[in-house]
Amino acid sequence: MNENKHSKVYRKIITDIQNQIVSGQLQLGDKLPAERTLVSNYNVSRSSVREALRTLEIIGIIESRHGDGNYIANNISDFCFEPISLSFQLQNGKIEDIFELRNMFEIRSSILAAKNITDMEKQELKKLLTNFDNVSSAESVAEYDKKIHKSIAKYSKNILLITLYSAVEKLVEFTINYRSSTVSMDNSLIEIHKNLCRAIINRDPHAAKRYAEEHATMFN
Amino acid sequence: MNENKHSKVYRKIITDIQNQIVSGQLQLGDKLPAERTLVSNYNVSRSSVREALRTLEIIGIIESRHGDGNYIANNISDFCFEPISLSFQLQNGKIEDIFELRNMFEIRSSILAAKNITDMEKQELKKLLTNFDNVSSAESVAEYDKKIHKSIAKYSKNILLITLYSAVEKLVEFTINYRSSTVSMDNSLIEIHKNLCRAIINRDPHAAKRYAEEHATMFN
DNA sequence: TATATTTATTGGTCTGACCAATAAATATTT
DNA sequence: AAATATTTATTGGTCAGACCAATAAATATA
Repeated sequence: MNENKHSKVYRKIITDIQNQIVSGQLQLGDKLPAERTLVSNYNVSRSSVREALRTLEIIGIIESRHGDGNYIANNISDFCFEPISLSFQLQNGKIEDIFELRNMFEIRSSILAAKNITDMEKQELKKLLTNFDNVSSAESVAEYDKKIHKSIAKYSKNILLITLYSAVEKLVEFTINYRSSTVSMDNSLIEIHKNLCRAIINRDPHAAKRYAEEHATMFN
Repeated sequence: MNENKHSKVYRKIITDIQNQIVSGQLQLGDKLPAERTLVSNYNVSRSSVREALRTLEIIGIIESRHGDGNYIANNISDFCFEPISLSFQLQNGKIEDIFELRNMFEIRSSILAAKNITDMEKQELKKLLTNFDNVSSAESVAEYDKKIHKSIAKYSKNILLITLYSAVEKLVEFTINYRSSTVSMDNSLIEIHKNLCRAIINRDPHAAKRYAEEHATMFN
């Protein structure tokens, strides 16, 4: 009974800070008490406090700013990237694996978005669509593509999907060079994006799935 | 230029150990040098060494055994569970989100397995199938179900999928109570499993997809 | 009022100490 | 000789206190 998760001091601190976030005592962007304050609060050594903070940092939950303080991260969607990236490298994953997962996430999030999108989000998506034609350069087109799919993922309302998709998307960025991508944003691709967005706006999961799958085939 | 990832000592150590694993100098299950040895190897303090080890531990890359040593983890597929679980809780994710993701992974891995399964793995899967009928109790049936889908994920050969599916599966375990699950392993469910496995063995991705989707609907 | 300087606070790192768990070596018992 | 109990060295876990380095707030200066 000694393999207790909480038998180690730094574990307790991690759990406690985590609970404070879950319970709302600590909001996103909030500044944590200074390390030396935590030391006296928890009645532990600074080593233990820092070991806890480090793990929270690498997971992406907090951000340490030298001379300033430790902050609860704002971009909560960046969670898990580092561990996933590490894991992927350590297991010698293939680049195709990443794209496969990305496609899977984009298709599923399109379906879910078509089911769960709110009226306000519809307006947002429409606005994104109208701005589409103003994009010209290859880079900004890629950025735009990313923006749309990120929004769609958000509309899915599935926290886990959003988190993992975000991590995978970041993996793509760190693994390949977007600029050297051979995929050009030609008319057919633009058309698919528009169709996909319209399907979501019309709350048509079936059509959304079809267009998302069509979209996916263009990246294979 | 000071936001350098490697400007902090513990970052360097993490990266170095990571590289040693990637390069094969450190194998799974290997014992790391003692902390005090690492201190003299890297010419840093024990605090820094330990901060690095802690992050590697929480990610799941190493395992610390008091009085014994630090070991490279064996069950590499358990990577990322902790961060993902934390992230999920912190964002107040819904349980349905987890099931949705699990279904998505199981469908996709079925398709990929049907494409990428090897002859040796076919034998393995066949063997799993023949053992199917010997399972009786609800618990062991649930375990069996898990085993099959884990194998299928493995056959997909997609490292990222395997890793993330494993994490999601573990999330399911920690979130719900299998025993209280209302899903009984009745004949129709067994039939679907058999069909699914046969489709994979026959290298029929289309059929595999159909059965996997059918299987997914039974858990909604 | 705007800018430069100082100061206090805070994170980053180091040293060295002691406790606690474990495995290996040793002594004891059977 | 083999099994068991005990001791010992090694190793991770925690603590205390010190100093460096970056930052922000307070203060002084232009």
